[in-house]
Order: sequence, then C-alpha cells, then structure tokens
Amino acid sequence: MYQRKIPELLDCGLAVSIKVIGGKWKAWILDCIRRDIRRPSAIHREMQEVKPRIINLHLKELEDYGIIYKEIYAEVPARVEYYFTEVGKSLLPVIDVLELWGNTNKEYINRKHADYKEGSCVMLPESQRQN
Amino acid sequence: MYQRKIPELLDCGLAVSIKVIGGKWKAWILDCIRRDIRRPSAIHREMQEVKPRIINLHLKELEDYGIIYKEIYAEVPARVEYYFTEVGKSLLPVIDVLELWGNTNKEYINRKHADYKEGSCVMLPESQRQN
DNA sequence: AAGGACAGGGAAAAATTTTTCCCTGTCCCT
DNA sequence: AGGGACAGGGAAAAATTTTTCCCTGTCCTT
Repeated sequence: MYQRKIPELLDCGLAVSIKVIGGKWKAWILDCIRRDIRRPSAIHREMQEVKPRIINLHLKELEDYGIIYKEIYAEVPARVEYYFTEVGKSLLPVIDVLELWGNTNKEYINRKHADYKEGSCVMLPESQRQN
Repeated sequence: MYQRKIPELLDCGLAVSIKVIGGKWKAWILDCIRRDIRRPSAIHREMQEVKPRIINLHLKELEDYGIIYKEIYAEVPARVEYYFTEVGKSLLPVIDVLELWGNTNKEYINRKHADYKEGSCVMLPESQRQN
C-alpha cells in the first residue's frame, strides 16, 4: 500500500467529494453497480478496457470510504456482490449532476481545449472520429 | 508541456466534469474568483499554502477549458483579472453540490477511511487536531 | 541603486496514480 | 489431468500530476 508523503487536506467538502469520485474509473464502476452489475467478474466484463486489477483497487477504495459494501454469499465458489451503502446512495444524484454538466458542455470543453493545445491526444467517441 | 501517452476518454460527461474540476487546487481557485479575488497576485496571497507557479498552471488550464477568461487592463504595470465565462458560471452550482455532499459526509468518509488504513496521513482542520 | 510588487514560464524533481505482469487459491466441466 | 470461471493481491514499471527552484521582464518606492 502506498504511504502518502504529503498530508491530504480533507476538511474542504469539495476535496472530499473529489477524492471519492475523482479516481479514473470510479464513476464508471459506480454506474455499473447502479445498473445491477454487482459481481466483480461482471464488472470486469462490462469494463473490458480496464484491467481487472485496477477495478479491484477502485472497488476496495470505494469500500474503504463506505460508499459500497460487499455481500459474500457462502456458495461455492463464493459469490460476491457489491451494494451501495446509504451514503453511497446519496452520492448518486451528485454523480448525475456531474454527468449532466459534462454532457452538456463536453463539446465546448473539448473544442476549447483543442484550440489551445493541439498536441493533446483526445479520444473522441467513435461517431466523431475521422481518421 | 506534457505530452500524453495514453489517449483520454472524454466522451463520458462525468470524465469531462472531473477533468475540469478534479485538479488538486482548481476548486479553491474557482472559489477565489467567485469571491471577487480576481488578480493572480491576490489569489496567490489568498492561497498561501500553494506556490504561485502551481496556481498559474491551474489558471491556465481553466482558461484553456473556457471556464474563466482574462481581462488584461492596459495599465502600468499591466493588471490582470479573471472572470467566469458563461460555461464557467454554469459550473458553480455543480461545485456547490459537490461541496455540500462533501461537507455532509466528510466525517463519515474520514472515519471509514481511517478505520481501514491507519497508515494514512490525513490532515485534520486545526480544531480537530490532537497531537 | 536596491528592493518589492506585478505577471509569467522552463526544466527537472518528487509525489501520486495508474497500469502491467504474474501469482495464489477453489471449484466445475470435459 | 487440463482448462476455464471465480475472487484476490504483491511488486515493479509507467504515466501523470504536483511541486520546487529559479529565471524573464516592467514599474514604483525608498
């Protein structure tokens, strides 16, 4: 486990929120669980682009924060499913707000961003790619 | 300027939102501007904890995204002030939502987090420190 | 002439996050 | 016995972000 060298400032609400959902794949994972894709292997299948190891790390982190929890069914082989805690449920509308703002403004942001740094390497959705 | 090696996935609204406000000090900077602390030097004074260079980089990025823009007054020495673009203004309520969720849940998150990894090194606000 | 405020940025180091590679088990099916 | 699905993690490499250090100017005041 990585040991921080610089203490985190977590007294600001915004810093806390971003810590929880700011990870590269966290939102996607939360979205899976919201859509009833609850088992690790199912999430792995859903997120082909991302290595299982990475997903596991994020799941663990979200579990650490008390956003999701695990049910381990004593079957054979053991079945694991993730569910939202109450706090986790309260996070969903927040994600919706972010998702909405992002979708509303992504063309604007991407265009502006491209205007400045043409060196950037942005992956457009397939429908917009032109190579 | 850093040249990405892995293309970004920016078709998801959430990824866009987090790209824009996810930087370590972006939210604080936006909050300064919102409170009429508009000049680079004033922002530097407000954010003593952060080196001016870093703030400048974030300001530049926010400007790139079209969240803020610069007014350069032809005085001597030149005076610079940052303002929100329309899109930038639309981001403010989003930040409020994040801030509110974070403030509502930070004790819960911090406690949960500490429960798991006691090795973590979290800087509490002064009022809560006990060393 | 020296010093400070102002706006700004290059280059490299350090810190952190993300990724890859590969390993541990159990069980089921063929 | 071999192969695949399942859940999970150590260790190191790579990528990215953040930070430090120090430099460029101009102008104003002492």
